[in-house]
Amino acid sequence: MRNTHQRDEILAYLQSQRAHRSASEVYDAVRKVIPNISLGTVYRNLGQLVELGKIITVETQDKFVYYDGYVKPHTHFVCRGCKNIFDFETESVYPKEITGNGFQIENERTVYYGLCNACSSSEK
Amino acid sequence: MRNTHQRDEILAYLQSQRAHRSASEVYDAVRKVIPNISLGTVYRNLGQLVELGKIITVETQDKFVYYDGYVKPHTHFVCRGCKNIFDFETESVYPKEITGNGFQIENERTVYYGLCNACSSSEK
DNA sequence: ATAATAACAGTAATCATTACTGATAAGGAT
DNA sequence: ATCCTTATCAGTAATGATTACTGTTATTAT
Repeated sequence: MRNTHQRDEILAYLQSQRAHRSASEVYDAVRKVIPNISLGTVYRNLGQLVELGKIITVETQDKFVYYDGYVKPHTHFVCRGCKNIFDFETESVYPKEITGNGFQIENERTVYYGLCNACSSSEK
Repeated sequence: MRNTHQRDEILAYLQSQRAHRSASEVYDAVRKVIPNISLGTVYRNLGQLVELGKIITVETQDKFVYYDGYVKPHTHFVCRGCKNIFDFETESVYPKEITGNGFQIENERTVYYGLCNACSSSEK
């Protein structure tokens, strides 16, 4: 795999912040640095970066896939008020109902849905 | 909300088995009972059934949304070998890192990825 | 420096999902 | 039981995120 400016910028952008961005948002951000980058290039490189384990995907109940430059295992909380995605470091133990059955867990995705701190108070 | 034959059949199909079906699979199955049902009707009713809490959605890393007639809280395991989705009854405790912060969890989705029992042994 | 080709920009295609429209049927009112 | 009202329907078109294609460009091994 060759090193390219495009992939570097995409990764740098996702790592520059604790952000969960859609492909389209990545595209808009990276275009400020590489104005003629193509959306297809963004998708291709996001896929490669996922393969490399440099970024992870976050699937939620809306129609976008989000990309996250923070790869340490963590869970997500999606607020139905402000729609923000929050990170939480929670300790995860693979359930023995699963692992005890010969199932090999390689990966876990947990998303909580609800109201965040701020939206929770303002809804009262 | 009116009772319709279409919605009844869609719900009955999803409840008739411990299945996780895409909208298209539901469409194919229900067409055997209501041959001229429309795919739009399937989508509309799946959405309504989710609203009613009669079914739940399962979001995975592939491009489909799956619908599940089994609504008791449970987690899913997606096998990268056979692609099947397995149900597991695992006890879930909302992390206090989240709830202790004023965040209100209303819902949880956990999906494990890996190799199921059978695929795990056959890959050796 | 040059050659081989991975990766690119630009564009077209795919396809799951959603929206639209005139027809139909559920169910309350008469 | 029949008549309205209108939610829901079947059928079809549109949407939009993602993927595929194509000729060009730039990385990197030689």
